[in-house]
Amino acid sequence: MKNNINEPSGIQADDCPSVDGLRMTRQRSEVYKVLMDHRDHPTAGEVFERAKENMPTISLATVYNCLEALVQHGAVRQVNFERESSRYCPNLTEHGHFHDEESGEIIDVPLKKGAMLSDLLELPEGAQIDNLEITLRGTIAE
Amino acid sequence: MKNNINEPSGIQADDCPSVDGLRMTRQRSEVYKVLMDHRDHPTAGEVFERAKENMPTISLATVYNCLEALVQHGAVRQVNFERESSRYCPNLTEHGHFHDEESGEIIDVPLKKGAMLSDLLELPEGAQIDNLEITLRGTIAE
DNA sequence: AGCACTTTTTAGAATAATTCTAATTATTGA
DNA sequence: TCAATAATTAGAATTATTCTAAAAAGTGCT
Ligand SMILES: [Mn+2]
Ligand SMILES: [Mn+2]
Ligand SMILES: [Zn+2]
Ligand SMILES: [Zn+2]
Repeated sequence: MKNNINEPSGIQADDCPSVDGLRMTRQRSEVYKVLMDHRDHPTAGEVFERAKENMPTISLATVYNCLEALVQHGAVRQVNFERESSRYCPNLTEHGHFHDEESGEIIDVPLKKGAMLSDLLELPEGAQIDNLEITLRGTIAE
Repeated sequence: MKNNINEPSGIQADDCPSVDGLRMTRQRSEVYKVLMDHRDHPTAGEVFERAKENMPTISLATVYNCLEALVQHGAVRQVNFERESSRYCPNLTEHGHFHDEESGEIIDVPLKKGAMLSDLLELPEGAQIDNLEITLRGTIAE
């Protein structure tokens, strides 16, 4: 029997990352797979559309629930551009996001290895940073 | 007569910054003054509440309209934290925002003079940055 | 000032992303 | 197998924001 405590019946291991303390249901796996497969930054609605291809019965509420669970367990990141719908990102390395206004594409912008945030910013005395979000908008010279 | 072409009757000069090409109405002045006076980062609803103290007839729609006009003309900045209501900031210097999770306060975080964004980020080849948003969440050691 | 024209304000309706509710289904662990 | 817990679901509710259309205000003539 290949199923273990983290793998409910019928789920393959590669659909089923063992996220610390998060029960990996079929729906959560499917949502996670959608993000891993495309590696772009879809909205909840887009995740829903893609998930329905493999799992026609999944609901939008469940997609929201799964995304929230994955975000809370650090398996996925939530990305916001201004007031637009939230987008979701499977890239867990420290990075910001560049929104190309011409193509509409969202490009991951890695933080340079070893760079200090305090070289760029006059941080408040004693500040302890729990979360950093860097968002860029612009164009790319052709 | 002290009124000039940019100062409709009854408005004092200091309520009435001459924002390039933006007609400075009583409502826009009031909204702008609310932001300049408190220098925190209120939501549209909070601006509405404060504006009503001086101008009881102003409407929420107008507050939204004024804020949009001021943002579009660069007199004020719009700041977003995750999915919360937009906040508005009268500080036009380049800065990010630190949200102190304990006090709830939002603190301006100046960009260090002369610091290069490309020292921190692996920017896409040929990227031209039109807009940069830096958002931090955390606590301040007591 | 009087008049046409444009812009702004306003109250209230509409929108849309997200969250909530409550019922059903699935999973766990004894 | 069975009770307890957790997840999923459809649809309703929420809420920040935008839209609509009518009234008011401002502008630039003459
Ligand atoms: Mn876009
Ligand atoms: Mn807070
Ligand atoms: Zn990303
Ligand atoms: Zn600010």
